Amino acid sequence: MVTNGEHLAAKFFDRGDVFDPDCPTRLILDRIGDKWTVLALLLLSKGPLRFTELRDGIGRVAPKVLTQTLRRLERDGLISREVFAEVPPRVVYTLTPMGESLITPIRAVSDWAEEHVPAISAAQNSYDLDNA
Amino acid sequence: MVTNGEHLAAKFFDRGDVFDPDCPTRLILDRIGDKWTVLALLLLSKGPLRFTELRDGIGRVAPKVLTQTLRRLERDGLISREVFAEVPPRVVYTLTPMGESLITPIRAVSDWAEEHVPAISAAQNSYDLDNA
DNA sequence: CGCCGACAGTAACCATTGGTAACTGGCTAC
DNA sequence: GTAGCCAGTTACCAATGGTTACTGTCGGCG
Repeated sequence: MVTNGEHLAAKFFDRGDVFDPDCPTRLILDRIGDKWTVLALLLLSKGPLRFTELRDGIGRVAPKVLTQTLRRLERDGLISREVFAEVPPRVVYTLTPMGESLITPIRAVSDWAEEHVPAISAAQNSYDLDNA
Repeated sequence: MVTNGEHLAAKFFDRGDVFDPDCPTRLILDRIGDKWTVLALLLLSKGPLRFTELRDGIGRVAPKVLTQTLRRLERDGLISREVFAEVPPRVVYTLTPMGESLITPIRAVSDWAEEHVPAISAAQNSYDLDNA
């Protein structure tokens, strides 16, 4: 009988351990799911960019938050950060090969999202009507 | 010359508007990126589940938070919620066709995450060493 | 008869995080 | 000499996520 999580996970997915609460995969999924991470990576997928280019390309992101996002991505080895000792300062962000390998999956998700905007809006409207 | 976000977006991506800050696509991406959403959807991809089955399958998720997640998914039309007037109560969650269409993209992402756990851990360690 | 437990959640509360507005520092162009 | 550029940082606040405890209904057990 399947009554607990371990059984469920074992039954349905033995190819990985996303469903183990102590698995680091969760942390990575969280990172990828981050609000700005996906946007930043997609922007960088076409070539290196500077801080302000990313900032403007994303739009309405506070510099502090963008810095956090980029630092995390750098720490995870998905982007590299190159500082030029010039004035005004220049910092260029580039996807690493690992970062590039993530582009295909996340583009699939973002494409899906774009495609389904109307359907989801419709679903939300009818849900809100029913629960008025 | 490409110096601002509008130009960047126009140059690189004319197939969508993820890069328009006012685009609803962002909201959807946020939803998909939610910590528990992906786990819940992947669990449901193998068949309908009850509340506690989801709860146990995910592990360490507070009921309140799971409820929020499931309500949002229901509102977005990705899952359906069926209540049986029994005692003890029974509530079954099922993927809608639209929900099913999201499985392939998010599985791609979660597969990527599982594959790259070691590489990312390594990157983090060396980053932390360099910035000790 | 009275109590316990199962299920699917709420309610009240607290901690962490995300986000905003304002400021830094070095240099250069006006 | 002062205003502005870039790439941030600091101090602060609101919102969100998370934890613990509780609810309601009924069947089964003692």
